[in-house]
Amino acid sequence: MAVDEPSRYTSSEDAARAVKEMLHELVRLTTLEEESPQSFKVRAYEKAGLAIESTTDDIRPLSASALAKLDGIGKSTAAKIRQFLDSGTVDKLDELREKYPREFAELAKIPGVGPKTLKAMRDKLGVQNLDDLRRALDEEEVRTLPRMGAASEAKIKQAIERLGLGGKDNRTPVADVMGIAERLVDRLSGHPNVADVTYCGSLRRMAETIGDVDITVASEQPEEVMSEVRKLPEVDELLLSGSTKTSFLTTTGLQVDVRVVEPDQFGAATLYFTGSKAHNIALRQRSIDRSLLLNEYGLFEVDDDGQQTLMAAKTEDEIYQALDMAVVPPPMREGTGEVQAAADGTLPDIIQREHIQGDLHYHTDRSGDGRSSLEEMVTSASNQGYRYLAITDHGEDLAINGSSQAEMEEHRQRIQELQPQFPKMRILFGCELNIGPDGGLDYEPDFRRQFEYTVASVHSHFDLSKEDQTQRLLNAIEDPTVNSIGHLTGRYIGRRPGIEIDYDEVIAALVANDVALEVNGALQRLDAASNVVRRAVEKGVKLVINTDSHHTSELGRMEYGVRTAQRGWAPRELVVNSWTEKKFMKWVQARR
DNA sequence: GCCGTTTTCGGCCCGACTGTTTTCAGTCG
Repeated sequence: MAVDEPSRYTSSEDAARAVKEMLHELVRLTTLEEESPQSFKVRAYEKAGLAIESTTDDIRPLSASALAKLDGIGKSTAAKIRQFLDSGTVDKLDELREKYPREFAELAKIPGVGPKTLKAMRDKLGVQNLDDLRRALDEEEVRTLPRMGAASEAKIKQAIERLGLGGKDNRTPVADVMGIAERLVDRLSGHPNVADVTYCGSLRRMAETIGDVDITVASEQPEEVMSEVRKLPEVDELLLSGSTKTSFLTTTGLQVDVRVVEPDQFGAATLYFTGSKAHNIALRQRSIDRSLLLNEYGLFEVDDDGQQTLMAAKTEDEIYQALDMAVVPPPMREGTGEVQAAADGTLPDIIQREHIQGDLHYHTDRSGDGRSSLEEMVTSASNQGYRYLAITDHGEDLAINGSSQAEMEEHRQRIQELQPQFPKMRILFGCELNIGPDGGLDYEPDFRRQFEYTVASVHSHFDLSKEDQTQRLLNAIEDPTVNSIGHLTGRYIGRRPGIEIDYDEVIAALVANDVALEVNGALQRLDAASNVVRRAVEKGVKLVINTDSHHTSELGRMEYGVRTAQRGWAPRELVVNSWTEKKFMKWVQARR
């Protein structure tokens, strides 16, 4: 690409996302080519994808040799990435696409059908697409392949039926999964044979979308637990069930995998099933370097005769310690440098739920969409042990849900009257200001200044240009009555994309104006997203983790917000609502 | 395809379940 030619990607995120998609396609097609997902080439491309994900540099201007310096990317993949950035194509990928057309490669999404089976189907039965496969199944040809029989045919048929709901790649927004996962854990934890139970997998890592629910159970009677699991009301279709593992589909098509281990192995099992795959591989590699064996049953010393001696298994913490490294919180286990950092002792002092001293985005029925009274909301916050709380009902610009100046003044009166009943918790008269299309805010500046704390957020005009969206946020951030920016993009995960903004500009403005970036714990939002949090943290942006509660039942969202912040490597010192009341108030008032 | 405190070759994480086999290959996580 000539130096003066504009990049085909409008931002570094665009470029990184496109490269990741390109590498993912390379993974899928190379799996077919090599006939194995364990192929070293496949794993190399997977690793390269993680390397792109973990770098915060703009990869667009990097030369092939600079790209090859990234950990996990070598000369060959670097050249492919460079060619892709320059021309939008990769020779190798074009060759593979020729060999494995989309409609054939799609067949690999069918659960139970792997690359070897696919190759046999194509070579021996001439299967090129889904229609061919249906025909081969109807004519009972698939059973003529090696290691295939009538049962395999039935399984594949059933899997194809389900494809409409979801193949292997289908992922569900975390908001649609957390409830059922927590309910399953509740049901099982009440069982007398269950010593302990937790959900693991991407849900525990607080990913935005979830492939399936992994539940790990500690029990001395695995058979009885499996029997219990098969009887759960959530089970719609049983996929497989052995002595220690059962998989089923719920009525919504969500897959749930339940594994039972000995109580003494619970830590090793939860570590293993929480993943991520990349994190596990890095931990195992570290084990091997120390002549140890790590699996879902524990960390073992292996002597020359192959005799295994248990070193740690009961808790995740003791396994990390035995590996001579810091404990990595689940949301950080993504294989993006955390294992190295934990080993080097450079893992930051990550924010934890128990550090949180207050909630600073909190509605009452003063807001049109609020459903609990001021008294109920304040009482429930006090029960959390909070030391301070900001009541932030909507400003007047939000036509249906907002409050006029007169209504706000009355609201302030009620808050002041309530305060003496809560001597241990400071209640701040606040507001959720609406950021208009041009960055304008509710009320006159003089009245806005009377709020003790504000969160300013976007609620409408989601389709403006990236430049306009960035500018409206900059205008709001620069306003001296704004303390924080709420749900940065306004997205609903899996349903509505957020506004497009220039993150570098917004992050720079947050730093310059000492305005905090909210991590909103509502599961449909989780906004700012963890990758944005990580970029903001690198620049020293202050954070505030909130529940955006509209009802007393929503206070538990704080946990999800904290986990999202952890996923963004947020250190405690940057989270303003982990500070003492004195320090926090000093920061708030410095803005006024 | 990547990598290096056994460094330019020779390794590369580990195990459950299924269906087909008579001891294991394929798939999945």
